[in-house]
Amino acid sequence: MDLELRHLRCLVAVVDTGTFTDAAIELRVSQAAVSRNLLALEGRLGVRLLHRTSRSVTPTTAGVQVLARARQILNDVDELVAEATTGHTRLRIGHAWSAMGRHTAEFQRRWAAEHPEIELQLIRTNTSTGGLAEGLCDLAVVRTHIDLRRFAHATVAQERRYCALPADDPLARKRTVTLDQLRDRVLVIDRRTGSTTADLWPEEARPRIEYTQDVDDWLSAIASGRCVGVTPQATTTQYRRDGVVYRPLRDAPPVDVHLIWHRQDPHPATQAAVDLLSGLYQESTSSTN
Amino acid sequence: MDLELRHLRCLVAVVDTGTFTDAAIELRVSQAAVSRNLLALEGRLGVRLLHRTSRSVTPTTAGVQVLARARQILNDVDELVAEATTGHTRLRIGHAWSAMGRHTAEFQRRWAAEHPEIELQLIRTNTSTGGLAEGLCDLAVVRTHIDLRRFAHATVAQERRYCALPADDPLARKRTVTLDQLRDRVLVIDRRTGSTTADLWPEEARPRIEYTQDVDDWLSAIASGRCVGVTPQATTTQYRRDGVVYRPLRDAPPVDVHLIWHRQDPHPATQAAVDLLSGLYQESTSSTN
DNA sequence: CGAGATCCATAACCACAGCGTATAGATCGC
DNA sequence: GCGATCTATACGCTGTGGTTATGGATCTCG
Repeated sequence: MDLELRHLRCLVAVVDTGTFTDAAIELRVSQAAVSRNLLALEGRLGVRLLHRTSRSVTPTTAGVQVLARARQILNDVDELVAEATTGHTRLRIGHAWSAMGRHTAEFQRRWAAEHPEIELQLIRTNTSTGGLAEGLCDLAVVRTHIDLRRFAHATVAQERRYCALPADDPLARKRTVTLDQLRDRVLVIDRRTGSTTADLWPEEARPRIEYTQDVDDWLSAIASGRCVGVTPQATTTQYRRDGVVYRPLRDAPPVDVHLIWHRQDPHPATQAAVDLLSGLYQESTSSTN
Repeated sequence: MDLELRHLRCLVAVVDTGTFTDAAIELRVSQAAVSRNLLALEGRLGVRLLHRTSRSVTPTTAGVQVLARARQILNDVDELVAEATTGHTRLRIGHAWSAMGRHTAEFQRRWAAEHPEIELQLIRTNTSTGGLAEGLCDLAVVRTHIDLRRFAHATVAQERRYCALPADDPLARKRTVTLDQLRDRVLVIDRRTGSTTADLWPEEARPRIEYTQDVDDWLSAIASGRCVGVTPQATTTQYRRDGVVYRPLRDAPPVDVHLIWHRQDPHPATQAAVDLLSGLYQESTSSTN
C-alpha cells in the first residue's frame, strides 16, 4: 500500500481536534474510516504515532516528528493548488553566501520593473549547489566548481581571492599576500563553502587545515589569531569582524561565479533571469576593471 | 475529488520518462491509468500541465511550476517515511538575523555532546516568527515582539540597541548617541527585521523613515551617508561594512530576545534545547555585565 | 459500585473509484 | 498512404476505502 495524502490529512485532523470522532466530522467521513486510515499509516511507517486513551488522543514522540512534516507537506500541497489555479508564478534564486555580491538590490529593482507578474524569492543557502539539487530553487548563483554536466550553466564573473588574516599578523602589514607565505600557517576552511580552497596548494606543500561549520566560527578562528583563511573578494565586504583584515592573494587563480539551473524543464522565467544577471555582472566587471 | 500523491507521482514519472507509456511501466500500472490520473490532476487544477504531441510530452509553463512543487512534496514524503522508519530525529532551530549571537558554536558543541542522537538544523530566517509559524522549525530565537499568546516562550536576554552611522557623520565622533540626536536624520529600517524600530520615538517626533528589503541594502544606505539605522547589539559584530560605524544608543530601551515554540505538541527535544540555550545566555550576561 | 456516556477498534457489508483490456483517434516517419 | 507509436476513451471488473453496527475499554457520576 502506498502512502497517500489522505493518511496525513487524517493524522493532523485527529491531533488538531483531539479525538477520532471530531476529526471524522471535520473530514466529513465516518469515525471508522479515520481509525483505519491511521492504523494503515502507523502500519506503513512501522511506528505508533498516537497515544490513545479513552478520553483523549496525544501524539507520541515519533508522532510529533511526523506531524511536523505532514503539516508542512499538506501546506505545500495547498500552495501548489493555489499557485496553479491562480496562475501565480514565482522564481526562486538560491545564492550561496555572497555570490550575488552588490547586485542583489539592483537585480530586484529591475526584475520588478520588467517582470512584475513573477514574484522573486531570494534564498540564502550554503549547500554546494545553492539548493538547486534539493529543489529549493529554480536558479542558483554559486562559486563552487560543481559537476556542470548535471546542470545548464553560465559563467558570469571571475573573482579574485583574498586572504583573511588576524589584524596583528605580520602579513597584515603587506598590501598583498602570496600562497607561499601562508604555507606554514593554519588554514581554516568553512566546510560548506570552502571545499576547494585546499587545492590552491600542491598536495605536498599545504598549510595545516582546520574546518568550521559556519561563517561565524570561521571568522572567530581568524580573529583569535590562530588561523588564516581564504575567500572570494565579494565576501570581504560582507563578513567583517574586529581583528580580521583581508589582503588580495597575488598568485591564486580567480574563482568563477556560475549561474546554474535545471537542464530539463527549466522555470520559464529562468532565461530572463540569467540574461538580466549576466548583464549586471558584465556591467560591473567592465566598469570596475 | 481530492488531490492525492498518486496524481503527483504520475506527473513526475511522465515528465521524467518522457511518455505516458514509459511512465506507466515505471509506476507498474497501465498506460490508461496514467492518462486518467493526469487528466484528473489537470481538471482539479484547472490548468493544462503537459503539451502532448504524439511523439513526446513536455510540460507547459504551468506544468513546470507544478512539477517543481510536486518533486519537492514527494521528496518530503520520502523523508518523512525514512525518518519515521529509522526513528531518526532532528531539531530545527530558526534564528532571525543574529539573535543567537556568539552562542551558535558553543550551543552546537554542547548539543552534540548531550544529545548525539538528535540532529541539529540551524535555519537562518528573517520572518517575524523566525519560521515557526510557517512550520519551518521547531524552536525559534527571535527579537521582534510577536503575539506571545500564540506560542510558548522564554525571554533569555536583553540587548542594548546601537545606532549605525556613516563613518564621517559628526555623531560618529561621540562615544554614545541619544534618540533625540537622530530626530532630524533619515532613519533606514530593514522591513523584515526592524518593524518596531520606529516606535522608539513618539509619533510626533520621528525621523523620516526609509525602508529596505534586506541587510545589504540597509548597510549600503548607511554607508552612502544618506541615512542612519538602529539595530540590536549582537548584529553589530556580524554586519559590518566600510563606512559604517556603531555607537550605543544611550536612552533607548533594550530589546528582548525570546525563544518561542509551539504550545501544543512541541518537539520532544524542545525543552532540552530551551534549557541549554537559556543557560548559555545566562552565563554570558552574568560574565559580560 | 454499577449504569451510562464516550471513545477507539473491529466486523461485515457495499458502492464506486480506479484499474486493466481493448480500441479509437491522432500524428509522425518513411 | 501505411505502419508505428502515442494518448484518450469505452467498458467491465476488482478491490479499496467507505458505511453502519457493534464490541471492549475507560472515565463520569449518581
